[in-house]
Amino acid sequence: MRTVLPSSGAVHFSTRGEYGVRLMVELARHHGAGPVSLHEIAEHEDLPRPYLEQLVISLREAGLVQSTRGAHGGYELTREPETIRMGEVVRALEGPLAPMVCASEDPAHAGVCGRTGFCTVNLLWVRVRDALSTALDSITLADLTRPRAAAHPFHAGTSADPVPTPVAAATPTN
Amino acid sequence: MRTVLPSSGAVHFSTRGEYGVRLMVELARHHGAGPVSLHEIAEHEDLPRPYLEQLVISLREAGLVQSTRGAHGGYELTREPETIRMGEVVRALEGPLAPMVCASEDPAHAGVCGRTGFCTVNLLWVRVRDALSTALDSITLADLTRPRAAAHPFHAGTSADPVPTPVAAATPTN
DNA sequence: TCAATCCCGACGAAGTTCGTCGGATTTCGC
DNA sequence: GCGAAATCCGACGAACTTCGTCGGGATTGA
Repeated sequence: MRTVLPSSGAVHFSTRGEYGVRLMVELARHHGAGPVSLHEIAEHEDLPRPYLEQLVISLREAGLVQSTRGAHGGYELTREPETIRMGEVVRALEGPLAPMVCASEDPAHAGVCGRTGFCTVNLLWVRVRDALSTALDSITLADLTRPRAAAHPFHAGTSADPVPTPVAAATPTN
Repeated sequence: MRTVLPSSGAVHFSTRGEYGVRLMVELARHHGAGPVSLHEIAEHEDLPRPYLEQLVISLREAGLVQSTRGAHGGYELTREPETIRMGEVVRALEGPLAPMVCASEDPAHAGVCGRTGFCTVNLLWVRVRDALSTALDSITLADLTRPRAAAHPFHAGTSADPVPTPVAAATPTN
C-alpha cells in the first residue's frame, strides 16, 4: 500500500534515491532483454508510475539509461551492471553528496559558507562525505541483483561489521 | 546573517546536527573552565539562542553535557573531549543513523519495510549506514577543537581529498 | 488509425524543519 | 530579600521540501 513512512532518523535519503535505485535494479535484472516499460516496473515494485517518470529523467540525463519511445518501448541500461557504481546512481538522483553545505562535492556550493578558513568543524563533514562516497562507489549495480546469499563482496575496509545479519530471520511485522 | 542555505544535494544533515556540533565544539574549547552560557555561544557562533536551548536538551538527555542553573550558569561537558566520539553527538541530535527506513540502527524502525527478506537493495543502505557510523565514531570532539593545520588554506571542493591524518596517530598538538 | 509508451511542465497537499514566543524555575550577587 | 542571569519547558506557526498527481504532447509498432 506504500504507506508514507515517518522519517525517524538522521541522514535520510529521499524517495528519489530509494525508488530510483530499485528502478535501476529492476532494469539490471532484465538487462540484455530489450527495453522495460515503466508500467511494468511500477506494477512490480508497487510504485507510482508518474513519479518514476520524473526520476528516470535524471537517470537518462546522467547517461545511465537509454529510452526507446513508442509502443513496446521502455528503458534499458547503457552499460553492464558490473560497471555501474551506485555512487553514480545516487548522485544522478539526488545531486552531489553533501552532508553539509560547506562540504559539498560540487565546489560551486561549497563556497557559500563564509566560515571556511576558520571553521574546524568542516573536517567532520568532509570525512563523512568521503566515507559515504567510498561506500557507494564500492558497490555496483550487479552486486544488488545477485540473490542475497550468493553475494560475496569484498569488505570495503571501513566497517568492522561483516554484516552476516539475518535479515531474513527478522519476523515481518505485519 | 545566517541566511538559510538551499539544500542542494543528498544525504543532508539538518541544522540540529550542524548547530549542535558547533555548540559541542565551543564547549570543548572552554572545557575545564566552568559552565558556558548559551548566550555566549549563540553570540559567538551567530546562532539563535532559543533554538540552541532546544538542541541542548537532547545533548543533556544523552548525558553528553550537564547544566548549571541560575546566574552564571551554563553548560559543560561531562567527559573529556578526547573520549567523546562524534557519532554519539550526532545520534543524540538527530536520532539513530538511518539512510533508509529499512536500514535503521534502531531495530524498532527497521522492521516496518515489508520488503525485508526479498529486498536485495537493503544491502546498499546497510553498507552506507555502517560507513557513516564508522566515520563518525572515528572522530572525537577533541579532533575538532584543534586549530586548523597551519598554513593550509584548504579550498573545499576538491573531491579527491586524501584525508591525511589517521585519528589514532596522536600527535599531541596544542 | 489506435494503443502503448516516453516526454514535459505545472501544480498542489502533506509533512518536516527551523525557528519564535511566553513564561516558569533556579541560583548568584548585592 | 530582590533582581538579574540563566536554564527549563511547551506550544505555535511560517517557510520550505518532498512526494507525488494531472493533463497533454510526441513518437512508434501493429
